[in-house]
Order: sequence, then structure tokens, then C-alpha cells
Amino acid sequence: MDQLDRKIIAELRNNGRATYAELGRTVGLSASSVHERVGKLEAAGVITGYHAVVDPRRVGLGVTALVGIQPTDTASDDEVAVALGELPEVESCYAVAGDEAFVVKVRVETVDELEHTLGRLRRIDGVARTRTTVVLSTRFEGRPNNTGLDQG
Amino acid sequence: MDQLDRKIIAELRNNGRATYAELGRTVGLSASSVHERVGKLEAAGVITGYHAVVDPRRVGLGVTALVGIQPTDTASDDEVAVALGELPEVESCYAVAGDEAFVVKVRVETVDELEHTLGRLRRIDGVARTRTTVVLSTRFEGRPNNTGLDQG
DNA sequence: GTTGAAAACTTTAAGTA
DNA sequence: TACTTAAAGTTTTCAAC
Repeated sequence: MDQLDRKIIAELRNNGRATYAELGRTVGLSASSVHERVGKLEAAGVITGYHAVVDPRRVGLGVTALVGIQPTDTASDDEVAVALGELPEVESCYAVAGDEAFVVKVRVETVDELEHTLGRLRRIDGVARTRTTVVLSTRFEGRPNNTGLDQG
Repeated sequence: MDQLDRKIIAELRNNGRATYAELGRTVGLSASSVHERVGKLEAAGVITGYHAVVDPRRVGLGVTALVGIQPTDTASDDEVAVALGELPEVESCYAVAGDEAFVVKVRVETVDELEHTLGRLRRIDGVARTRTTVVLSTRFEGRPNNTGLDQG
């Protein structure tokens, strides 16, 4: 991965639909070269995908919460993580240091649904307790941090 | 926003680089129609952008932490949020219920840098204390939850 | 890495229900 | 209004260099 790759990645993080021709113009390569480089970055697992970002409220997911998952003494973290992944309302799942095994981000339509989801989380085998932090507003989210990409 | 819009959004969440022609084939519309619909969804703020997703470890951001921000008595939440946004290592920022004003997600290269970043967070005017949860592993992240999009 | 060319896609305009 | 087709311009993609 050289400087040009980093530049291409930074561009694609800002605009995931940039054309290879556009990228070529910004980094000073032919579209073919960019195309090949991007293919290699994808194959190498550096670029893992492309997603449209949607305003959650506009698609009926107005309630967000961060939930700490405290495990039982006998819990298998991997099994708990798999179970967490089976709930579609769990958008992200981090294994963390501390007395909680995981912190997950949950997105649902209503607080009623949140209550419902928390119940399901608690019923997962290996989950002892949950600790819920309700998100009041999302100031910003998933901002591309191109430290070391833009110029490194 | 009708069923077709929802289908298009779900597709673009899974593959942000899907061509209008591809989208048209999956939803049963011409490329022109899809093009027009996507333009309207973007203009309406439903689709807010497109991003390449990068494996953070592959771009030198191997350390992730979730940091609760406890405010001082006199803090202006908005001003604190702006200050948080000025640090590029703060990827996401949520205003939350509870004794913490915000929870932020921080991504840095090393634990040394994490220490450095936490110092800067604490020095923000309006920040009394921070509570840091180090992420040991990201099981999954930013999964598109297409509840209510895939089928209505 | 480049160019060149065919196929595919984008994007606008014009026309239809 | 929302769709389609048509057509010109662009981009993709795959050779060959």
C-alpha cells in the first residue's frame, strides 16, 4: 500500500460512488490503474465494502441505545457474540475490557421495541445483566478518520 | 417513499456501488427511474452519503475505545459537541441520557495515542471527567439493519 | 503502469399512461 | 406524477503493449 492507494482509499471513504475515472483524475492515474488498485485493495481486505448511509429516523429507526452486556460466569464470549448477531436490531458489537463483555449499539423504531429488544438480549444464554444508555441525539457518526491516509 | 424506494435503499446499503442499471434489474425498473428515485432520496436527506468501509487495522487504526464524557455543571452541550468534532480521532459522537453527556467512539493507532487523545478530551472546556472502555475486538459494526426496508 | 476499443452504464430529453 | 425509451457522452473492463 503506497501513497496513491491511501489517497484512493481516502477518496472512496468520502465518496463511495466516485468513479474510477474521477479517482484517476484526483490521484493522477488512468482509470484502469485505479480500477486495478481498488480491486487489489478489496481482495486484500483493506476495503471491505461500500455502503449507502441512511438517516435512521427517515427509515423508521428513531431510537438508538448503547447496551453493555454483562456475562455470566460460565459464558462463552463467542457464543454470546453470535447470539447478539442474530438480532437484526443490534447494529454493532464490540467485545470490551471491563466487567462488561460487550457493548452493542441497538437501533429500533420505538422505546417499546427497545424494551422488547432488551428483554431478548437478557434472555440470551450467557448474558447476566444489561446496562442501557439511551442516545438522545447523534451529533456525528462514522466519520471517516483519514489520519495517516490523506498525507501519510 | 414506497416499497420500491425501500428496496433500492436496502440494496444500496448492502452495496453502495451498485449501478443504476443493476438496481433497476433487481427492483424491476429502468435505470433512468432508479436514477431519478435515488436523486430524490438523496435530495430529501434519506440517503446522506456513500462510504467505502475500510478495515481500521489495515490503515493503522488498531485501537478503538468508547469514551463517556461527563460534563461540568456549566457546560454547553453544543459547544462540547463541536469541540469533540474537532478531534479527527473521534469517529462518532452521541448525546446520551444519564450522568454522561456524550459517548464517543475514538479510533487511534496505539494506546499511547489513546492516552494522548483522552488528555485532549479532558482538556475540552465543559468536560469534567471521561470514562473509557477499551474495545478488545469488533465482532461486527455498522451492519445495515433493513428492518422495515426489505419487506415494507 | 499506459493506451485503445467494445460493452456497459449514466444522464438528459422527449414522449406515454 | 412516475414511468419508459432513445441517444449522446462517460465509464468500465479487458486486451495488448
